[in-house]
Amino acid sequence: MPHNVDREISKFQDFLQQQGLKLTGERTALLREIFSTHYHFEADELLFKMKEKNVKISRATIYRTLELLVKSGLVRRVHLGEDHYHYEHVSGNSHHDHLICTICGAVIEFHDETLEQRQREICAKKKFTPTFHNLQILGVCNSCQRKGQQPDAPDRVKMIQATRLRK
Amino acid sequence: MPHNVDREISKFQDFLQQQGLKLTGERTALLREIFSTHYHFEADELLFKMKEKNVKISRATIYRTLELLVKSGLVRRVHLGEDHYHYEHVSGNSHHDHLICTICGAVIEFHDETLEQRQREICAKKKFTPTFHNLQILGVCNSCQRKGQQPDAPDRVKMIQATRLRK
DNA sequence: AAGCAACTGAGACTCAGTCTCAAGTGAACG
DNA sequence: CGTTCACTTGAGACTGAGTCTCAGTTGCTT
Repeated sequence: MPHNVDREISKFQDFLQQQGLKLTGERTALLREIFSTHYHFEADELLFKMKEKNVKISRATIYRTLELLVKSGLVRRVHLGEDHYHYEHVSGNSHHDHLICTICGAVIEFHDETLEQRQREICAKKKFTPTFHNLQILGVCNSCQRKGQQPDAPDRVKMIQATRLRK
Repeated sequence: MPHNVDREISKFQDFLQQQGLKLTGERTALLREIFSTHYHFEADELLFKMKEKNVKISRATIYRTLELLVKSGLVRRVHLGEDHYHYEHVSGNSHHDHLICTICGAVIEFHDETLEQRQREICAKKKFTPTFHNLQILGVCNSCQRKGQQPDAPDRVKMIQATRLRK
């Protein structure tokens, strides 16, 4: 059953109004798409999916809307060790960090309050006011360890590439 | 007094020989440059500095050598929240993480064993074998808090741009 | 309904990073 | 001591994510 995005849409609208901006059809369509899945995504992936669904929206608009969504706090940029941005939506207060398998590319999310607390302590000691953090732990996941790892991850890589498109 | 890079050069040579590769003049020159400073750097910055010193080395060679250095373990890639790679050299076993000021761009390094230990525990619980991690905490540094922050960081940004060059 | 600022798409542009290829270099070996 | 041959290099073409521009469109506000 799909997540109900109305709450997010109305939050986004509030944010936009506050800035004198408008909630357009393109923006709501994107928001629906983003909140309909619960995994990390890339800008290009969104472009592909929207095209697949015959929702007309340009690359420029996607980037522009993502920027607004990040500013509004509904979406955040995460670094997954690759050379371009990934995004994830913020549902409630579900902050988490990532274990990233360098063999198969799997991304495992986790949240650990002890870690969070310790980070706050470190910041306090340095008189630094944290707003956000980003932790990636790279390594080898359980199933790849058992498989006896291959140097690369053709399956996973191919799968990811199949979801990309630039006309 | 400059850091003595001979140890690093000989380590790199060992690594190269092991792979059937050669230690060339360009590679040692780069290594000297990298280990002569103790701060994060970008590929383009290196290109600029080498040009400044009239050491002839091409962009392609810089990228190729950086790749080798990362593989050899003498240099590591770090993510500082920007859209391109940053590097830092590994001196001894000085692993550290970063506090990054979103106002002035300052990067504060820290190391915390409690944090490291907790990460190992989390990985163990998830049966994940970590090889490396990367933690950035974004926020506002002490001096920016006192200054009453400006939205951007013209000084710092200009300074960084001044060290870049692409002919 | 008019006015006007926000918005959009197409495509040019930027720029970090990669690739290609012809020419250079150096260790090993006869 | 010269040949060989794989490794290197530089110049510049190329790639691809992300940005910018600009003319045309949309949609609040009055």
